[in-house]
Amino acid sequence: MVQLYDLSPSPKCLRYGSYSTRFGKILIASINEGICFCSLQEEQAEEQLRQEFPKSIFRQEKTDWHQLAIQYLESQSSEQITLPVFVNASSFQLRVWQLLLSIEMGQCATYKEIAERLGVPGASRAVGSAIGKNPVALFIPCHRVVQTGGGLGGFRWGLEHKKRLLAQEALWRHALDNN
DNA sequence: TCAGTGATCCGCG
DNA sequence: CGCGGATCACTGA
Repeated sequence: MVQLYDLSPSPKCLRYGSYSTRFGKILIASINEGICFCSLQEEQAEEQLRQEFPKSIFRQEKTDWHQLAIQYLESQSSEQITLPVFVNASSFQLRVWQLLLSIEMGQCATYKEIAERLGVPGASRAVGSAIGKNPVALFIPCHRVVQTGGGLGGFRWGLEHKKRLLAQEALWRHALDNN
């Protein structure tokens, strides 16, 4: 499972690396205590990293936290792995992201449902912007949230990736259910 | 403070 | 469909 921790003040030094996973090529960045960033867009990933942490310096270097994160992604039953993830969040964002962690693979929720579950039924739009700022793609599964009408909604890491991930996860879930 | 901006939703024509 | 109004957290000035 993913454990969320508060990331502040902003970290001095980040280590990052690119990896191939069953979800495609990704970039993961970590601090000493855990991971803090994950992008699906290899071309823009480094620039996104810089934008997310404007005051930090970066070293291209693989770490044990990266390895654990990869294990987490590749394992079928990721419940047995505890992965610390550090985020800078407002209290509202934290509540939203925490809720996303409970959506299982192959499942979907809508922006509206999330808002209702938080007890703020009118806040579906605010939920959308909160989800849009998720700094760790895949680990906080923001791709599993779609529009009420059946539309995809948006995706910070490229709409094509969202479409692909949802299709893949639906297949995997189907395979799992047959066992 | 406050106006503007969203990865929204709903109703209306 | 397309449009406007409702709605709410966040941001920048």
